[in-house]
Amino acid sequence: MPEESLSRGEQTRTDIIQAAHELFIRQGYHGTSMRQIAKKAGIALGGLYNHFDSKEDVFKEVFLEYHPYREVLPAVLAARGNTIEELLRDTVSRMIAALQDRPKFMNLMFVEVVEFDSIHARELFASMLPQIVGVVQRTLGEGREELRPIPLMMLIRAFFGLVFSYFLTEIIFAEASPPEFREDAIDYLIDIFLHGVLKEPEILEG
Amino acid sequence: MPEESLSRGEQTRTDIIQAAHELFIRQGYHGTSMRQIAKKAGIALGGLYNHFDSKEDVFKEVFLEYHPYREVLPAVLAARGNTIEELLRDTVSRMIAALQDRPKFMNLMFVEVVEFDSIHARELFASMLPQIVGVVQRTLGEGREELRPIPLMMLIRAFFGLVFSYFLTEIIFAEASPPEFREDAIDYLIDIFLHGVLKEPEILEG
DNA sequence: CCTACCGATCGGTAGG
DNA sequence: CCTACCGATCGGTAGG
Repeated sequence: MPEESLSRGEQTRTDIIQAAHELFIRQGYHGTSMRQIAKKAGIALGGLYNHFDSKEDVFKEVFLEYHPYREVLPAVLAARGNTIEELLRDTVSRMIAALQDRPKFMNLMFVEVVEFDSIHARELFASMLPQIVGVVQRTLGEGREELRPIPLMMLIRAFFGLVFSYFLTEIIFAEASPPEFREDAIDYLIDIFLHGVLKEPEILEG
Repeated sequence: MPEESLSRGEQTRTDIIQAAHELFIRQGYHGTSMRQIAKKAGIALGGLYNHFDSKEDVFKEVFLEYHPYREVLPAVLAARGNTIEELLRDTVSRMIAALQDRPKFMNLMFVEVVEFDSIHARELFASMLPQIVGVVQRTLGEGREELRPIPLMMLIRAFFGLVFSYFLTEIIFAEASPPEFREDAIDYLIDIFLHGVLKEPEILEG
């Protein structure tokens, strides 16, 4: 949404959430002070409390505003392919590309898991699950027969795991590995995943 | 090592690290105070500084003492199997079982990634990589031919990803999913992984 | 290893 | 939305 369409109050609120997000993913929740957030948002400390009740309230809003669903859903909906394999490959590529622009997106979840014991993450996921299942079912369509007999929930979980593990191992392997081991990393991980869920991944055998 | 073999100073140091670990994985680094650590370790605040130079120094020692390698290495070395498939299955089972006792082991890594920008994690991993590669090569042995042609680093990365993603999705899926979707979760994830890396996973096809 | 203390900073609020 | 302030707590240290 364009900034011009926001009232002054809405614009300030947006600025606060954006500032808080940048600080939370780099310093954690307790490592970020309300004064830092206020300064980055361009207002005085007291002004924060015209928009939010407490620091925790700020975090909740940041968490809802910046969780990766925003990038993930459009990527899944835009994906195309004549076979399940092509479709899954295109979906993962789009998701990775969309999330690549925001490389620290997992940090927000990490902060939530540690400092809030995952309560927001679990609640959010539970509320989104029906929609996720629906999208996955529609996306797979009849092509489901090309897949090995794996429960839908396990497919979803393995798919999440694929994306998670790519970004997580990217963080750790980044410096230690020679470049040639990293460039095609996502292609290899996708290959392994597809080979793992497809009945006959012909293209991969070549 | 038995507690009796520790001098009083060594015992206190161990108590401090253990206390700090429990607090860091639940509250993060900045969310934990030196006073909390001292209280939990049973000494006064000032006493901490006879053993550690600073709070960051405490964290570094905790990180080195409690990273998952301690559980992972014995699990890999103890694994047995007549085929690569049996071997991989046994390895993963042992690793998961060993780490299950310490369900928040990933939190320490999350804290490090967010609040220290992964510097310790990357350094640790880089220093362990040669040993990891050696263990993996010895473990796979000649059975390497049973695997699809995937670079060794990618096998390691996918294997890490399997374990990471299991624990990470367990956190989020836990509440939202009916029990029947979770009980065999690790078996399904291992199946997908094995099917993804093996040339002919005969047992799985049945 | 403890007591007592340092300056700095914390989340939050009153009042305008 | 800001200024000025609250009590509480922070990491760390001096001195014993």
